[in-house]
Amino acid sequence: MRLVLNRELIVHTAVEVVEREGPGGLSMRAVGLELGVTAMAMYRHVPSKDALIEGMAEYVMAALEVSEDEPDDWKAGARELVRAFRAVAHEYPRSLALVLESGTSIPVGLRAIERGLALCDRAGVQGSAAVHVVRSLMAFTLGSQLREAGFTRVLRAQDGDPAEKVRALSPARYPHVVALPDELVDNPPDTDFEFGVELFLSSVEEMGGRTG
Amino acid sequence: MRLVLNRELIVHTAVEVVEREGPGGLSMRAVGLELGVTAMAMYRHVPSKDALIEGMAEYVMAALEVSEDEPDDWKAGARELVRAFRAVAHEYPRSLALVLESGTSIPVGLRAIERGLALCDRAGVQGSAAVHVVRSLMAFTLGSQLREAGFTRVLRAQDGDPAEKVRALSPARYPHVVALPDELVDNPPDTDFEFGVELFLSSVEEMGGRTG
DNA sequence: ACCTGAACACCGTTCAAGT
DNA sequence: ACCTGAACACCGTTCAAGT
Repeated sequence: MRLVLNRELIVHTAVEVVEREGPGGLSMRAVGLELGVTAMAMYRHVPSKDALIEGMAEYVMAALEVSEDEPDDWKAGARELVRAFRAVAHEYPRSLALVLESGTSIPVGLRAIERGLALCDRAGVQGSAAVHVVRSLMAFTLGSQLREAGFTRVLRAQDGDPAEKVRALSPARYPHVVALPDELVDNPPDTDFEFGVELFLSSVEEMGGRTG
Repeated sequence: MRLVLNRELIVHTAVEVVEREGPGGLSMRAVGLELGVTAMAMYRHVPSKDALIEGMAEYVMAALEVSEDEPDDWKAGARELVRAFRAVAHEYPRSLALVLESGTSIPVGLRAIERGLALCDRAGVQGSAAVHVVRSLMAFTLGSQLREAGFTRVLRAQDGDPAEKVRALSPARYPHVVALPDELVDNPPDTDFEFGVELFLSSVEEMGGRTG
């Protein structure tokens, strides 16, 4: 049983380890152990841990399925595109968190960019405006992912009922907050995300002047 | 010259160290050295490194200046609010990066939430819709920050002129990408961000049905 | 050519010991 | 009460040595 080590295998194993053990469980030694090899053996194929994580980012983003079909309409196509990213995020949540945590940039593929620009075109938005739209939607999608992964915290008390805590706030200082305790505490990621996407797309629609 | 150690001082020093040395330069030993104290001495005031980073997140976000004035109109107020967040991000770029990189959640203050909801109210958006709007704008703002800090990478070749590389792509496969080489390579963070904000706000306007 | 062992310079954290 | 020194169990990475 001779094991042939290569970059692909190492990266794949690293993703497995992280999905099983979490971001903290990733070490060169741990990946080596999983492969039945010492940590040093991997330096022949991966120059550093940072490079390994970069490889993981590419591996994960390669799973993004960008449709090539003509969409029913540009809005349906746009929804499909952002949901494809969400699907990847839900398939590799801990690896994606690790990539963000390590400061490694997420490589967005050319096919996704091309698709986004094509959909903008269909919506009647061209040129630099289209680039801005695609980037803005990327920022929103990534930001939503951060929120879902718990990178932002609002009103998240660890002890006691959070809604009760909101109700206990000063209505004079925080009138609008106090009026919406359940809405603020309830935090359904999908609903939030879908809402934001629709908000976004309706703006694009107005911009391009086309309904379909 | 007797030094009185406390949590506030330790957190402040940690922020200083990170802004000077970068996220990688933060270690308990390094912060201790800066204070003329061993790393172990700090464990009396900060239970762990994670807790220290949490403290840094609070320290940084405490710098967010939320206006209490009546805004000229809700749009102007909204622009001011998101720009206040940007100002913080530009004041503590490396600390904010560290907070994101370490997976520590960013504590968004009550005053910012209250302000966001109040502005929604002014725009004619209430209830759970207002909560969704505030959260979406938070996601977008944070995502934009990630993009600016280099957490996402598109068409960012390290060698040669990137615009040339875009032009060298197959026009059959990437027609829209090839048509916009300069727009895609040019990456002005402020312009991108402002564009997205306006896109967002015009949607909110349509939703609430009020111009002012 | 490919992998290992030992070593180096770091970490966060614990805890008995000092003052 | 507050801080230190030594120690423990880890890291990433280098490099001479093995096969």
